[in-house]
Order: sequence, then structure tokens, then C-alpha cells
Amino acid sequence: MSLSTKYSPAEVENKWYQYWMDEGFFHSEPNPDKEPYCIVIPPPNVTGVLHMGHMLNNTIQDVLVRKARMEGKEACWVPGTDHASIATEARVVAMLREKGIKKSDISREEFLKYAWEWKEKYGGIILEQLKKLGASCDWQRTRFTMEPTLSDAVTDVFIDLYKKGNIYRGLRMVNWDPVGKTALSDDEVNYKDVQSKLYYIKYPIEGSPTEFVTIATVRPETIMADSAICINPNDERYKHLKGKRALIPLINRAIPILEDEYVTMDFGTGCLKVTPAHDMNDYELGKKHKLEVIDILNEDGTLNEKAQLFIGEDRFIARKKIAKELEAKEFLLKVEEYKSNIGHSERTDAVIEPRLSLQWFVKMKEITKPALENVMNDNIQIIPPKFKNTYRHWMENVRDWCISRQLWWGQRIPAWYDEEGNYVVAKTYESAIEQYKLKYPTFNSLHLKQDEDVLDTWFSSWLWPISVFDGFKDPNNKDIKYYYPTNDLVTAPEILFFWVARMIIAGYEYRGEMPFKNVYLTGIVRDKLGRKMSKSLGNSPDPLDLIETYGADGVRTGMLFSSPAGNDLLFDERLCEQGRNFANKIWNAFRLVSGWEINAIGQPDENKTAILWFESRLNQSLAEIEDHFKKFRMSDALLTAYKLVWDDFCAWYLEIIKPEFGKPIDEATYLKTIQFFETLLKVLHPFMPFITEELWHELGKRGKRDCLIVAPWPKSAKVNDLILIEAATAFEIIAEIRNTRNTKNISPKQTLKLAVKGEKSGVQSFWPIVKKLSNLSEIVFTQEKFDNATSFHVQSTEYFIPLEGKIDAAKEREAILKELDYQNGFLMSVDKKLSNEKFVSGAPPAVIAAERKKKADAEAKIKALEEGLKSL
RNA sequence: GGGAGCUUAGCUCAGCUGGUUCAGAGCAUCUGCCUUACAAGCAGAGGGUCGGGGGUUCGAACCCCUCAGCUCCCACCA
Repeated sequence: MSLSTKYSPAEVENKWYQYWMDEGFFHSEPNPDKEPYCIVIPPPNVTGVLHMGHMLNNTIQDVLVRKARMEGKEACWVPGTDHASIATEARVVAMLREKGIKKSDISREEFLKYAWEWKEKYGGIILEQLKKLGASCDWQRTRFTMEPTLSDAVTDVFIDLYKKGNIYRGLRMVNWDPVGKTALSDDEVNYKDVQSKLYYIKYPIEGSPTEFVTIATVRPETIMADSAICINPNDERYKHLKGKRALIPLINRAIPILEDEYVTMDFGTGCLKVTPAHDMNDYELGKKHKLEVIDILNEDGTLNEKAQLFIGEDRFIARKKIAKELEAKEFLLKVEEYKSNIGHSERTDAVIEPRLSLQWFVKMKEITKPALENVMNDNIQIIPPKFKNTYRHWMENVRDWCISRQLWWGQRIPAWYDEEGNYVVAKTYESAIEQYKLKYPTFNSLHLKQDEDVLDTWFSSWLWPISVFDGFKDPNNKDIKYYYPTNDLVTAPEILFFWVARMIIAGYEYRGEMPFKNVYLTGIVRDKLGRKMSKSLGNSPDPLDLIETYGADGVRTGMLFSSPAGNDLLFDERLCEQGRNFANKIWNAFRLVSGWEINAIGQPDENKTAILWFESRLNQSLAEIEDHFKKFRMSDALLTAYKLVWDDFCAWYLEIIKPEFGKPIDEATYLKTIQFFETLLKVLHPFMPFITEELWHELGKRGKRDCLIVAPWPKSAKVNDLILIEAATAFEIIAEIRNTRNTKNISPKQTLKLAVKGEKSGVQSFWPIVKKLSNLSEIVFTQEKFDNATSFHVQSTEYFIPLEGKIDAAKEREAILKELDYQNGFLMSVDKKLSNEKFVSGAPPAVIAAERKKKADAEAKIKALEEGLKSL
């Protein structure tokens, strides 16, 4: 059999993914004999394509799920997508525009038809891409946040919250997106530093032709909406204005001059124009002073009739025009450059307009309580824990949640209105009528109209861990009883409040129990310069290209090599290359082993030792890996496995037992080696599912369902510490000999003799290994020092390599002197410590004993070095 | 403005309640090797006053104070 020295993943990956699917290994059903393990996927938006963040996120989830599956748990990873109301609606609107169709020209029903078509066509792409990554989701359970059962749950919850008094409709300042023409929640607003201008505008004082008050504003287009001028009562400069009125330039409307401590005296001019309709703070101020609210803007950000000027113009064009007009009429004192932080819509990037409107809100104060408590007391664990603080801060300062969106794509608000604006909340038209009759017995409208608005996307995704289970409403439903609460949630810290916090709230509110036990927050994937990966920067590689180049296993390990929880991952393609190289290393180890001829007799001593040693080393590593997993340290778990395979198994174990070329290997060693190899494949499988499954089948005859994906996870057994210490010493001796070869330019093919000064002990059964791996002709034990030899120390034992004619006395001397220098300095520092009475009396005995040993070792070395010096 | 966190080798990061796993790992670098598993490799080596300063202690990367720099979250003063 001849196998390529290069592992090629493409074929293998497709083959096994299909096989796992065909055999139904991803599918899970409640099984009372097994412990459940469940993850719900953070549902990607139907508008999304796979990006590096998904890669990281889903790799981690798959590692967790695969490990749980191998541990014999009933592992269930529920996949699905999110309808992403505003993002999808924007996409569909754009698509229609290209076809020459305006949203305003078609009916709601027609629009939704297009939207569903769009969703059917593109909504599943991202899930198909996840398959390439190897994601072992239970695809039979794929859910979509707008499918009937999930939407039904949303409506139920709305009604329930309304009945409990936790949902209300109110007139409030909201973040208005004039492009999307919808309200947004606070969390959907991104603040960006924007260079803008600060306009200083003079307002004449009523009844006084010469007096002015000057205000500073970045929004001159809103002056027509002003209801007052406000000054700080402590401001001496403006005392004389008290009780007077000012005239709005251009329109000459008189407004009062108020006093309020809210005004900062040293900002701008110390005079504030109050525009309750177009500024959150001004609105509050307006409420306090009972000011008129004059809304001069339309929902698309153009000026309306109330503005009197520039009617129909966009707010930004109006701003320029009005500035010009003010300047022409000499109301504009000056314009300053000014940097301010301006809210933008997360979805459309439009500048947010604070706008007064009737919206639906969720009262957050009460329902957040159990969610806060159970995170703070670690019933729900957040990893890394530093996010607990952030979480608490948010929960303690939580504000009511604006949940209505002026869109069509999403769950429609189950509220029904009559012509007068009276309304009831009900699931269906029929029950709405019934309730309406009860609630408003004096009215008898029979034409109730449902609210036009839909609910915020997060109002459906906060139910995700519950609503993905079909039939969850039935208290005896098998699925939800078995899988809920789910185990781990893996997501990005960016949506800790958007989503995670709200799922926890919903979990306690509707099931009286947490939705998941652990929240693992990944970092953000950045490029190697630390910039966030984005389409506009073009710094994000296409994950599918990466998979093509490095294999899914390579990319998975690449992502995991450097991603401790909560730390951003500086992505570098070289990491994937490292992953691919690792796959290749494993592949070649397999090539070596699979090429051996087997001989039934005679196990060499070094093989026996190697097996004993590797067994211990393996168990030690398994324990470490387990510990890393327990702490969600995926990177470290992988790295431990990586080193175990590459260094211990390949570089040491296989090199020790490898027979000479063409010679057979003894059967006992061979069988043990295969067994080790299988264990290593198991450990690697969650990280690199494809190559490991492939080799699992190459390494032995397997039945149809005897697959690695369901092979039992290896358990750590007893570790023989002594043999590990002996091995470490032996390997150090080998390294020293190899180093000697390097520095003295001696070919690895030339045999050498090693003389050990002192007892045979210390390395015991490892001598044959030392001999084999450093290509020695013999090892002698002596009490004499050696002439014409180079020497080295491992611990306190001295070793000689006789090298006739290769010894440069001057160089040897120099080396010894250098070492002596170091040892003497070291001895001095230890002596100093030991002669310090406070140390001797204060430090624990173990520490003192260790220092004493250091001293003895140093003294022995110095003695040997001095002898060596004499003999040169 | 409020809060949280970070600063350890060229890079990315471990370092638990102060003391033998205290100065580590992976990658990168350098040197020598196309050695019959693997050049996507092998063997070996060199890299750090643990951000600066001060303190506590017999002993500090670790605890305290202080200065400097960076990151994130929240708020959004016109």
C-alpha cells in the first residue's frame, strides 16, 4: 500500500459527513437511560452568510456536543435561523426596488409573500455552510423563529405579559430610524463619533430691539420646534433675562426663558434651546416645565407643515438651508467645528431621530429579578466570569423595552383597535371581539383592526431555548422535560443583553427555570492587526475558502489554537496552516504504523519501557484535558492534545518503538500502539472530527455503526510518576547528546560512546532507549573522570562522551569556566537565603529542604567542574 | 461622565490561595539536516528587570499605593 505523504481532506470530509447523517448519529430523542446534553444554536439571521464569528462560535459548540456524545450523553444540538425582522425586511425592500416595486405600492400580504419567497430561497444558506464545518446539529430539529409554533409562543407570551401588567402601550420618546421608518430599542442604536458643526444662533428678546440671547446647537433645523430657552438659575450672566421671552428667528414665535439646574453653564453659551419633540433630554425638561411639544418632522425625516419653513425637505438639507438663511438674516453668530457622538441605526445606519410615538413596552423591573439573582449566585455560570459585572450593571439599570416595530416582517402585535382607539389584546379576532364587548360595554364597534406593527425580533428569540421544542406548551411534553434546561450556550458578548439576558428572563418567567446552565462567551474575531473583521474593510476571509484550502479540521483547530473565552481572537491564516500541518502529522503517523510488518515474538526492552511510559503520559494528559474542558478552556485542551500527539506520541514513543527499516515489529508492541493511536483519535475527535473518523476506520475493522463519533470518551487512569520523572531525565540526556553532535558537527549516523559517572540508577530501564535514540555504541558506568571527552550534567550526574581528536581544550575550558561562574553565583544566592535567620524560621520546612537540596547539588556540580578543569 | 478589565519572549497568551512544575507554552526566529512516516518535516539553540516607580514581606509576575498606556461595556450635555 502506498499512501501520499500529504493528507487531502476534501473527499474524506464529504464522505464522513454524509455517513454520519445517513446513520442518524446527529439525531437525538429523549432517552431516560442517558443523561441529556443540549445546546441550542444562536440562530443566525436568515440574511446572513457564514463569517468568521460563526466559525469560531459553531466550532466551539460542535466540540462540546461531540465530546458529550462520546461521553455517552444524549447529545442534542438544535439548529435554526432567526427571521431578523428589520434586516430581512430591508433586504426584501431592496430586492423589490431592483424589480421596480415600491413597498408602499403593495399590500402587506403581497409583501409578506415576497418575503417568504426570499426566506425560502436564501434563508437556509448559512445552515448548509455549517455542514461544511462539520457541525453535528440535529437537522431534523431545525427551527425558524417565524414558523407557526414559535410565532404562536410569541403571541402567547405577549398576551400573558399584558395580562400580568408587564406590557403597556405608551407615548414615549423612542429611537426612530427614518430610513427603516421604525422605532428601535436602545440596544439597536450604535453611537459613533461624528464631526459636526455647532451653530451659535441669536434669539431676539421680545420687546427689545437690541437684546439677544445666543444659544449653541448642532441642529438648527429644529429651532422651529423650540418651546423654550433654558438657563441655569445660578448663571449671573443671564440674570436679567429672567421672566422674559425670546423670539425664534425666522418665524418670530415667542418662547419663554426658563431656569433649570440641568443646564451646564460652561457648555456653549450656557443657554439651551429646549426642543421637546426632537431630543430625549429636552423632552424630559419639557415634561417638567409643561412645555408644548411641537413635532416638525415626518416619519421619514422630512420637515412637516408645523415647521413652517422648508416643508418637505430632508432634515439634513433643511439644516444647511436654514443655516444659510440665518446667516443671511444675521442671526448666525458663528459656526464651530464640533465632534459629537451620534446614534445610528444598527440595521440601516441612518442617524437616529428621537421621536415621540405610541409604542408597546415591556416593564423590565420585576421580571429581571430572578435573572439577576441566579447569575450572581452562579446558578447560571457565565464564562469568563468578568462579564458578571457587566451583566449586573445592565440588569440593575434596565429600562423598559420598546418591542413594537413599524415593519411587516415579524410577529404581528396581537392588539385590536376600534375607530376610537380603544383596544384589547387577544390572540384571534373572535376572542378580541368577545373581550372588547366585556371591556367596552358602551361601545359596540364590530370593526376591530389589528395593530399594524410587528414585534422586535428579540421578542421571539428570547423564547428560543423553550420554543424550539415542539409541543412545549404541554406540561408533559417529553422533549422539553428532558432537554430543558439546556446545558451550554455559546455566543458573543456583544449580545449579552440583547439576547442572553432576555433568554434568562424569559426562562424564569415562563418555565420557572434557567434556560441553560453555562454561558460561554467567545471573543470577537479580529484580523491580525486587531481590527474587527468587516465586509467594508475586506479583511475577512471567506470561511468556505479556508475550509477548501486547509480542510475543516485544519480550520477548526486553527480557530481554537488561540481563543480563550472572552478574549478576542486575532485571526491569522497561519493558525489554519498549523491546524492543517497537525492533520498531516497525524496522517503520517498513521502511514508509519500501517506500514509495519508484524512479528509474533520478542518484545525489546525499550518497547516495554516505552509502553509503560506512554501509558502514564497519556493518562496524565487525559486528566489535564478533562480539567481544561471542565473550565471551558478549549484552547488549552486542544493544545494539550496537540503536544501529546506531536511530542510524546510521534517524537518520542514512535521513534523509540520504530523498527529498523524493513524489519518487523513485535506483535505485543504493535497491538498496544494501535490501542494508543485509537485513544488519541478519540481525544482529537471533537476538535478534528473528519481525519479522526477516517483513521478510526483505517486502523481496524469496524461495523457499520462502530464509528468514532459515538466511541466512548477515554477516561484517565493511574499515572506512574516515577516513570515520568525517569523519562524526563532520559530525554534530557538524549537531547544533550544530540546537542553535542550538533555543536561538534558529528553526524547522527556515527555512533558514540557514553560514559556515566556514578550509579546506574536515576534512569533505570531507560538506558536502552537512550542508546537507541542517540545512536550509542555502548554505555559505560564509571567512577573515573574521562580524558579527551566532552562532558555535560543532567541534574547532579556527570556524563562524558569520549571524542578522540574532536576536543578543543581551550573551548572546553571556556565552557567549564562559564558554567562554574554560574554555579558559584547560584550557590551564593542559596547560601545567602539559608543563612538568613528570618527565612529559616519563617519559611515552611518543604521550602527550606528544597533550598538545602539546591545547595548540595550546586556544590557537587562545582566539585565535578573543578575536577574537569584540572584534567584538561 | 460612570463601570469593568488588560499590560509577562518578536506575536498570541498560561501562570490557582505570595515559596520547585517561577519565569512557562504555542507560533515565529536562528543553526544544522531532502536521516526510508511526515520539508505541511527532523534535531538543536537563542529570546523576557513580568508597563514605570514606590511600599508590605525572610521572600512579590502574584498583595497595597502611585504614574503611564491600551481595550471593552454603559450613559449621550445642547
